[in-house]
Amino acid sequence: MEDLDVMRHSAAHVMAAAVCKLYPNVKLDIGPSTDDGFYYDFDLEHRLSPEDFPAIEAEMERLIKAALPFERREVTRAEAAELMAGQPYKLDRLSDIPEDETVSLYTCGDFTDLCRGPHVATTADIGAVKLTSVAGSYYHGDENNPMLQRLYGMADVSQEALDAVLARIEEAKRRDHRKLGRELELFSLSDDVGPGLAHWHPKGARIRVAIEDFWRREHFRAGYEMVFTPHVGRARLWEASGHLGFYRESMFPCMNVTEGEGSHAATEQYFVKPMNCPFHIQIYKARRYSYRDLPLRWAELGTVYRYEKEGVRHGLLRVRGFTQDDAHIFCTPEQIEDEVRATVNFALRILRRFGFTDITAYLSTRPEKAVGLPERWEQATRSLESALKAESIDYQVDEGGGAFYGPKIDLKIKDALGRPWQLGTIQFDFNLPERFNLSYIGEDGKEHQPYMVHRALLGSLERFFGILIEHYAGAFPVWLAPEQVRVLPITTGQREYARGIEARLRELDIRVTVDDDNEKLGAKIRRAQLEKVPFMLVVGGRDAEAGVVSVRSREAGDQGAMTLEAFIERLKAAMTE
RNA sequence: GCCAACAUAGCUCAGUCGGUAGAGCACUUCCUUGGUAAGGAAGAGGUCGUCAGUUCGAUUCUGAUUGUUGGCUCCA
Repeated sequence: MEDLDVMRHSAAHVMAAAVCKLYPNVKLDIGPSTDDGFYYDFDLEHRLSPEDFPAIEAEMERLIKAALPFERREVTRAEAAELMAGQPYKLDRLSDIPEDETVSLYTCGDFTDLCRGPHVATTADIGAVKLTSVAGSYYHGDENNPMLQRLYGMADVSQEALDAVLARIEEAKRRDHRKLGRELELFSLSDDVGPGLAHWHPKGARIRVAIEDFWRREHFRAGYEMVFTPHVGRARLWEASGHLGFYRESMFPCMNVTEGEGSHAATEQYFVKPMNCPFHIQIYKARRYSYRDLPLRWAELGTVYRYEKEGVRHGLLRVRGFTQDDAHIFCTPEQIEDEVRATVNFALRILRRFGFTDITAYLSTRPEKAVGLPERWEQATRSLESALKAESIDYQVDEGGGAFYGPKIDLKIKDALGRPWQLGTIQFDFNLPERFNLSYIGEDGKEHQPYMVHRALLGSLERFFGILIEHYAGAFPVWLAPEQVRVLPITTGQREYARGIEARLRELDIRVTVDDDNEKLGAKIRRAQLEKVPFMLVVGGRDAEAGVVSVRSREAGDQGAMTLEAFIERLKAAMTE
């Protein structure tokens, strides 16, 4: 355990001591350290709220100033049980400690807690602390257990260090995609439409189109074909795929569609799709394939709907309707190694284009309950692992962590603030080819079952967009910026000149607008800066006269005057960054 | 689904110890023709999330509900 973690854990004890002192009948659970602080779970009658924080913090300060020593004592189970009488969670935790482990207690002042330790020598070694929030949490994280109150705090070696962490949290708040999404008019969610259903506004849609254009072009280059499939399908499709059996609670309820009238009326159930795979499989089944036709790589920006439980939605990062950048690869056993390797390589290339260079992978292998032939599992897992090695990506293996229908790789990136996000996934599926009885004709003239690989690189466009907004803090690179260039005429006299520049740039598919509002230049610049437009072209009388534009960059400020053609060259160069 | 907090103008927020509300920004109009992050003036804009209850009267108190936020669980 790191020193900092020890200190934070000790701070949790101090907080528990303070809470016990301030409130009656506190039942304690546990209080570990976290990434930047600690928490402690309590069961007490009083409902803790942020209003209580100052009193608890004051008591903690008092205990810290008192420089109370942490004293360790090793006891027998019986002694511990006796000391923890009246503390049901502690007693339960005690019984969870393995027989061969020593039971230890830590006492600090008049507060004693069952704890493995270690702790700092005295409370004086605890630096700066601050309580941050209170939230409910189930005992043992199980929703069938009682709900405890979890009190979160932050702790660091000094006030300066704590302030630095607080500043990072402020920075994350500043970048919050929900805030920027509204300010930059990128997207919105509407109560009237429904929770978790995103609307892409014109500026957000410009970015989405840029992402999609790039995505499609790269897919065609990499040998994929595009497909489009319906949004709803009959119950029997979802029964065949197994979704109604295993996934129904994550699906929107069915639509009853009645065809015919009177005694001929028949009602059919339809479901809106939570996944695209059954539809891609229908395309596969529409004809017979030979091994010569494989591999087939079919991609679709497929919009799916999942009935997420309440309380899990979060801006664009967790929604109920989203567009997966989906693809399914059907291939022969001989092709699988090359396909997986190409897919991993492709995924990395796509992610790097968005400025994500810190990429790690998680390989999940066969769980105990699984479908599919063991030798297929072996070959699939081997191909995934060798692809990761070939690309020299850092990866961890989650033994037995795969889905029942196949092994997979999850790709995780770190954003500009160092926060991890899971994006892509490359997932084998041994279940659907079996359920839908997929086959191809091999060299031997007999039917064989193809390998099916499901993959998404960005995950969902909504979630990916949310991550991108935070990654770039809303200041999108030129190739993605919804508005790449804004022309700022200084007076109404340069209106026509500005319109001419706009027309010329638009011909080149550059996203450009003119700000000919009745405002001073300073105000127009301020507005463009706040809207994070990468390039501003200031055109006054002097520029119009000389046939040039005065370029201002979002990051570097005034770049001086140049011809429009020179600026276009510069813009094109900036587009590849 | 569970715990807690919150919901007032497009946005950020005041406010009303119960007598139907206000600021800044944004918006509209007018004046100003200004050279690298806010020129001036006037105007318009709100069933105070929704539905009940208490009350002479509810945006304010109570309850329910919806949504949001922070967690637990789950996940692209």
